[in-house]
Amino acid sequence: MRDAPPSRDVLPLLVVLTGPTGTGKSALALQLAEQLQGRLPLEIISVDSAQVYRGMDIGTAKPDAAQRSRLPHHLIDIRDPAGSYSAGEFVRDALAAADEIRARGHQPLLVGGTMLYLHALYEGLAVLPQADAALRRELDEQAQASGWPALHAELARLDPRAAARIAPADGQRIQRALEVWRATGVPISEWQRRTQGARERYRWLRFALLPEDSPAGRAALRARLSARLSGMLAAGLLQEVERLYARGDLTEQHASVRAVGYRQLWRVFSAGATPLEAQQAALTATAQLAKRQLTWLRRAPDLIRLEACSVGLAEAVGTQILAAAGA
RNA sequence: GGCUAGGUGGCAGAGUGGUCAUGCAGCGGCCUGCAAAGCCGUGGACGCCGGUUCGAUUCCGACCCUAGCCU
Repeated sequence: MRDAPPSRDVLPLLVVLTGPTGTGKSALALQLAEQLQGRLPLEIISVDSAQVYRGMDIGTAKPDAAQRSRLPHHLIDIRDPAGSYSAGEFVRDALAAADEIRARGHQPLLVGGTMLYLHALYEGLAVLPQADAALRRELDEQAQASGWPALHAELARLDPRAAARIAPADGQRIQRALEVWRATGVPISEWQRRTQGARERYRWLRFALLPEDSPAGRAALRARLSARLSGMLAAGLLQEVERLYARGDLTEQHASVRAVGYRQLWRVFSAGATPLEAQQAALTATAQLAKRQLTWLRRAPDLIRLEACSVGLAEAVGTQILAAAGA
């Protein structure tokens, strides 16, 4: 489906709009779509590991039905909360969606703050086997019995290169490395030698919405996050979490339940936390998420940095997109 | 006014006559299929004044403050 383009100038354009949570990415995307209407019809590809889950609407700040009917959104509501999604699947799905959108003569706009997904898409991911539930269960049991440091030691024997890069307590990565070894008999570090990214196959316009990098800027972001969380609660977030809890088949082991906000409010039902405690914990978790996203963004290459919440953003960004697309 | 208990870093909370509590938050970072995840690193304190001591957050005294009880 993705045919090799004849020359560099004709490489298809991919526009990215990212930034930490609560900086107004979605709102800006909607403004852009409106502004470019008629000239360059946009379609959104969500870059968001939580919005993929159905029934998790309020807490993920998912665009509502009205917004989605006006502006097509992709990769939202594609999983049940009991399921899982991954960076590899995202790369495949996002590229497929981009091709479809372009085939319609529309412009893909990737919007979201899941930095690993963006990184995987741009810089590439090694061709690795997918997660294997049975192997993971087996490894979890071993970790339970002997601890991750012991499995890290095992990894050090099988794949010293990988072990050197992974902390002895980093269960998630140790598990993945051993999983790949057991599934393929080839060290993950060997697989990771060569990666294939989409970086060279497209022209990119990568915008990042950033809060002012100062104590004041951080305080402002936190205040916005706090207000947004209060709004979510007022809009029924606790009830949304209760609905998930009431299903009875979800646990804190599920990626969906570990999402910021959901994990903390979950404890109101599972552990008798008070709503106020949960709210405070959720706010903290959200701020920590923003911080981690900022850490990615400090290093990310080829970013056009925009000041979050500044005026005239949509016009400025829209102009740049048009210029790039028109060329 | 008296008695008792207590005052430890932003918060919680141990402890000791002379290296380090710890947890949370904060701050910095890492990141190849759970990433809104997972992990690593890190500054900062002993209410105040005096005494004892080679040395006091720790022992002694006064004072201040807090909580409870009593009058």
